[in-house]
Amino acid sequence: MTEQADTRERILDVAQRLVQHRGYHAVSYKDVGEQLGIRNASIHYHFPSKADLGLALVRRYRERLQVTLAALDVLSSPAERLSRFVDAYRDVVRDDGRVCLCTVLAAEDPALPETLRPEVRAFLDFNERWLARVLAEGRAEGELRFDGSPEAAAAAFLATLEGAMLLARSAHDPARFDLVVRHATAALHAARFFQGASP
Amino acid sequence: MTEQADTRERILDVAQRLVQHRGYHAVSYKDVGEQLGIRNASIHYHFPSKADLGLALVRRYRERLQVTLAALDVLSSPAERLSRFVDAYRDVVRDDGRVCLCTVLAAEDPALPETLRPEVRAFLDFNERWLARVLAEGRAEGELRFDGSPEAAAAAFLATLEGAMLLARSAHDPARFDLVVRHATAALHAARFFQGASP
DNA sequence: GTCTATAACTCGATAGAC
DNA sequence: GTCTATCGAGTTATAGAC
Repeated sequence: MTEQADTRERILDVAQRLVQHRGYHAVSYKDVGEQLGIRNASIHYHFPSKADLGLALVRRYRERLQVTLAALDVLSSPAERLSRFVDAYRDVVRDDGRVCLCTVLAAEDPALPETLRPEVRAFLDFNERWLARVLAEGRAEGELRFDGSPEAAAAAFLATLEGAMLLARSAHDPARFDLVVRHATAALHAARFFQGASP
Repeated sequence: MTEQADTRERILDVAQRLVQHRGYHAVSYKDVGEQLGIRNASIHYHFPSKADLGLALVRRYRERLQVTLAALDVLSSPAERLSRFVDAYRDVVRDDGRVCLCTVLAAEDPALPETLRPEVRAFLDFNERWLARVLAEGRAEGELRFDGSPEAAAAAFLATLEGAMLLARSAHDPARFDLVVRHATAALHAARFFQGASP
């Protein structure tokens, strides 16, 4: 039983890396099995259909982020929480040509199994809501500054993060992610108004 | 000859729509042929391999944008040019579940044919350079305002556009694209500093 | 230029031995 | 739980008739 659970998790680990790399349709059961030294039929034992595998992938991904962000909520400073949120995304980009799982899946959205699409959407929505809350608190406390609703600012910030991952990978330049993210983060800090006032 | 050229263009039209919808790997020669009433073998006459088709797709896409943006360069106002640039992207999102061709391809980047990847990168680079120039001029003329280098601001703005398309489509809410883009555009306008000063 | 036909391959998925 | 073996469908691509 422990063996089963372990194999199941290792399948998800490998599949997640591959999908983050290539996208959903360019990853096969055979690809996943080869990296684990097992046959594609064995993967069907754990995940009867590819849609099942994809579903488990996105759900685990979201659950893990929920745990990460819940841990950040104990921090008193909204700016600090925002910074740690960005760090979580940077960890994805850093090691090799990966991007956020749900960014890749969102790009294939209309071609995904019907069961998967609401899960991708739920992941993105969760990110937006968490960000909106942090931004709203940050503005209320005077630590962060932005115009418009927290919801719009949150959606824009998340969009920037997603796009930055794609740009950085296409350019084979991980530093471009930091360039963009530092720019977007700096714009949210109140100090910007004093710096920006002198041209 | 005119027939040939026409069919070739129509193949590209259909293929572009499909790839913007589903991604590169989820589109087949059969899919394209069915919408044109021809067989997949006929498409191989015009584009011997799928990599050839993909290459022609991205090159035509870039050339068209270059024409569009060259037409905008006659406008004296950088802010107006920026607004028209956003309009060009909005046109892509508007009608149905499409996103920018190169956003989709960038998401599959490591799984694309080797010949395609530099073309995707070139498209994104061209966008960044055009934006950087407009932003630099806009700041110099006092029409636009941002901190940091024009290159960083351009990369961030393009990243936001790309991400906004993915978010809007996943949410089945085209208005979300406008929400994000309006937020990002407003932040670049100098007037923001006066509006933003009153919380 | 487009067709039919098919080769050669890969895919997701199942059956049944162990 | 993992294996071998295989099915049926889909994929890119080619050959050759028209």
